[in-house]
Amino acid sequence: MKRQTIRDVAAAAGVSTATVSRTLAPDKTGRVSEDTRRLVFSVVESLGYRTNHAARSLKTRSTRTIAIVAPELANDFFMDLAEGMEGELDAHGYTLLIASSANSGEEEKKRLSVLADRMVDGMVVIPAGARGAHLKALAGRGVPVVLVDRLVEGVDLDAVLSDNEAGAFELTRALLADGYRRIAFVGGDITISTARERLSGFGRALAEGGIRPEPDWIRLGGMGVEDGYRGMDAILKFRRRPEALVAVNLLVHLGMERRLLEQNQRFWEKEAMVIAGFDETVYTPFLPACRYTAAQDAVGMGKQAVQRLLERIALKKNAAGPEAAEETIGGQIIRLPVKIIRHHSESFLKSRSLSRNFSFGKAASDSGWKSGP
Amino acid sequence: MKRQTIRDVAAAAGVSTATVSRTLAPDKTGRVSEDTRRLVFSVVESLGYRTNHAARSLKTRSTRTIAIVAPELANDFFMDLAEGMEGELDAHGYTLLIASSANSGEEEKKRLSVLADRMVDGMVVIPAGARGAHLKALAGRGVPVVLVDRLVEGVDLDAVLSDNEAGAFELTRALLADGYRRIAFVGGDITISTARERLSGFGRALAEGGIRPEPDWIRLGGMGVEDGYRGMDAILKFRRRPEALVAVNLLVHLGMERRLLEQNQRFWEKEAMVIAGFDETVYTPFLPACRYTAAQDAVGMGKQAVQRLLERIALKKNAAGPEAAEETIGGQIIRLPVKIIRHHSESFLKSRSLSRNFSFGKAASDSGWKSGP
DNA sequence: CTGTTAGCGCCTTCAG
DNA sequence: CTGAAGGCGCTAACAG
Repeated sequence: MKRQTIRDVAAAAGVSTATVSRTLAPDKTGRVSEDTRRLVFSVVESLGYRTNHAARSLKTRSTRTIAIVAPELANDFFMDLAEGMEGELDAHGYTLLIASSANSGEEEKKRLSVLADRMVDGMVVIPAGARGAHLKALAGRGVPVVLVDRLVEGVDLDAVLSDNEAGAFELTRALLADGYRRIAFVGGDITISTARERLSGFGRALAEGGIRPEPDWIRLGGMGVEDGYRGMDAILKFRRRPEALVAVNLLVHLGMERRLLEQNQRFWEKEAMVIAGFDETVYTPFLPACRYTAAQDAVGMGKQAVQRLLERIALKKNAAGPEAAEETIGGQIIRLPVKIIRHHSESFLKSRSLSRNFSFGKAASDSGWKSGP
Repeated sequence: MKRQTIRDVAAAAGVSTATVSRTLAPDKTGRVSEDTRRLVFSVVESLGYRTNHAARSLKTRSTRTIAIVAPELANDFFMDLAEGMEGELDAHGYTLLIASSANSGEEEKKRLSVLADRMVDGMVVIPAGARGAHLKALAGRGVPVVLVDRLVEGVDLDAVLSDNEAGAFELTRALLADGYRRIAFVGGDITISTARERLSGFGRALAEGGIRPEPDWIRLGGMGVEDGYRGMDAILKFRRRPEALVAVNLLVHLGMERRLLEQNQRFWEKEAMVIAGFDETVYTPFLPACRYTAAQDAVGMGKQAVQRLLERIALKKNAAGPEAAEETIGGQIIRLPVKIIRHHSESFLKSRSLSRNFSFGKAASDSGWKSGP
C-alpha cells in the first residue's frame, strides 16, 4: 500500500486538496466547516494518511523542531532539563533535537550552524564558552535562541537561570545558622556567570554574618571534579582549616568528597567538615560530607526555556516587518529559585538521630522537583 | 540578503543546478570533475549558500535524522548511550532526535508513530514494556529499528545488549572469591529480559560454587529504587541474613543502600554486608556498601546501535526489491561485555588500607569507558 | 562529466 | 467556506 497523500484524501472525500490542507493545519488558521472537518478526518483515518512533514516544511519554512545544545549530554542537570523541555514541547507538537558541544566553543559554533541549516525553529543553548559572537550571529540570522544556566558576555539573549546568588547566599547562611564560622568556598571559573554569582552570594552571607572572608579559603579554579579534588587537597594542607565548605557546583563537590574519602575516615569524626553545594540528585544523600544542597529546578528551567522560545517563534511569525529582527533579540532574564535541602552530613557516622533525613524518599524525592525514586 | 538557492549558485558558477546538486550530495554518488567541484564550492562559500534540508528530504525521502526513544531521559545509562550515539551520528552527518516514552508502552507507541511521521531514517529504542507489537509494525512500515538494553518478547529486531548473564556471573563469582558464601539477589522484574539474564548468571555462579540458593534470599519484584529498598528491608528482618547481595540494577542498588543507611551504621562494622551491582558512575564510589560493579559500556552500546542502524538504512536503500522488507527485519543480537570494578565497600569505614581504590579517578575514570572526572 | 526536465507533497494566494 | 493553480528547493532520470 503506497503512502497516501493529501490528494488521495481530497479525492476520497470529494473535496479539494486545499480543504484538506486547511483541515490538517497545525495552527488552526484557515477555517473549515464542522461538517467537512469531520468528513476529512474520517477519510484521513480510514486511508491511514500521514502528513509529510518535509513537504510541509518546504512550504512553511518551519520544522516544528527545536534543538538543545549542551556542553555534554552525560550530566544530571542537563538530562533533567531535556526532560522538562521534552514534556513541554510534546504538548505543542514539537520535537526535540539534541546535540553536544563537547565543552568547546568551536564545536558549539559548528553544531549551531548545522542545526540552523536543518531549519530548527529555535534553539536552547547551554553556552560552552565565554564568548558568544556566534550566538549573536545566529539570532541575527533569525533563529530564536534562549540561553540556559549561564549568561554570555555581551550577548543579550533571553536566558533562564537559577537564582545562583540567592542559592549560595542561603546555603552559606544555613551553615552560619548551624554555628559554623570558618567557611571556605571551593571551585569556580570566574569567566562563567554562574560561578561569579555563587561566589558573590557566598560573600554576601559572610558579610551579613559579620565574618571576614579568609583569602586562603577561597579556592577558585575550575568547575570540574578535579578542581574540587585539588581545592580540597590544598585546604587539608593548611594548619588552620575551615569547618565547612561551599562547593561551587556538583562536580566540584564530588571532587571534594573524593579527596575526603582518601583521608582516614577518623578524620571526620574528630574534626568534621561539612559541605554545602549545588544540585540535588538521588546520589547526594550518599555523599558523606554533604550537609546542604541547593536544588536547581532543572525540569522547570527546561519548561520555561521552551515557553520563552515558543513565544519568540510566535512573535517572529506574526511580525514580518523589519522591526521583527529587533524584537527577536531582546534579552529577558528569568531566574528560578533554588530550594535548600538539608542532608545528614557526618551525623550519620555518629548516631542515627537524624536518620529521618534519609527515610526513604525524603531528601531526594520530597524536593518535589524530581519524580523521585 | 535573501536565502540563496541552488539556482543562485548554479547561475553564479555558470553551471546547471544538477551539477551543483551532485557536488553537494552527501552520499557522493554522481561524480563531478575536480575543477567544477572546486568552482562550485567557492561559489557556495562566497554566496553563503546553505542547503535546504526540507527540500532535499522531500525528494530523497530521507532526513538524515535518527531518533532515540527511552523510558526516561534522566538516567545515567541513557545519557551515556545518547552521548555514544551522538558522537557516531555526527561523524556521518546525521542528527539525533530524542524522545521519552515515560515508562509506558502506550506512550512509547505514540512517540514512535510521531517520529515515524517525521520520517526519521531509523530509531533506537529502549523498550518500555514487555509487549512489542507496535515495534514490529514499525519495522514492517519500513523504519529500521534497533533495540537497546532489553529484548522484547516475540520481536526479532536487531538488538545491542550487555552480556548480562556473564556480568551477573562474574559479579557473583567475585563475591565468592572474596569468601562470601551467603549471597542474596535483590530486585528484578522477570518480564524484562535484562533481569532474567542477570538472575540466571547469579544462579550459575552459585551452582558452580557448589552453593544451594536460599529461596528467601531471592527478592524479585521490580527494577526501581523502592524495590531495592523493600528487598533490603525484608532481608534485614530475617534472623539468618546474607553477607553479600547482588543488585539487579543501579536503581535497586540505590534503594538497598538507602535502607542500609537508615540502619545504625554500627551495623556495618559488626556485621558487614556488601553489595555487587550493575553500572559504574561517578557516584558509585560513594555508596557505602558497594563492593563490585559491573560497568556497562553504554557509550559503546550507543555506537554499536548507530552502526547497526546505518547499516540497515544503507541496505534498505540499495535493495528496493520485495525481499528488502524481509532483509530489514532480521534480528541480530550484539552483546557487549561488562567490566567488573572493585570498590572499597565497607572497608573504608574500618581502615584506609584500600584507599588506593579511591585515589582520584581510579574507579570511575579508569574504567576506560567514561571520559572520567 | 554535465545539462534539461519533471516532479516530491503541501500550502497559499486568489477567485468564486 | 471552498476550489484551482503555482510554486517552495532540490534530486534523479535521461540525454547529450
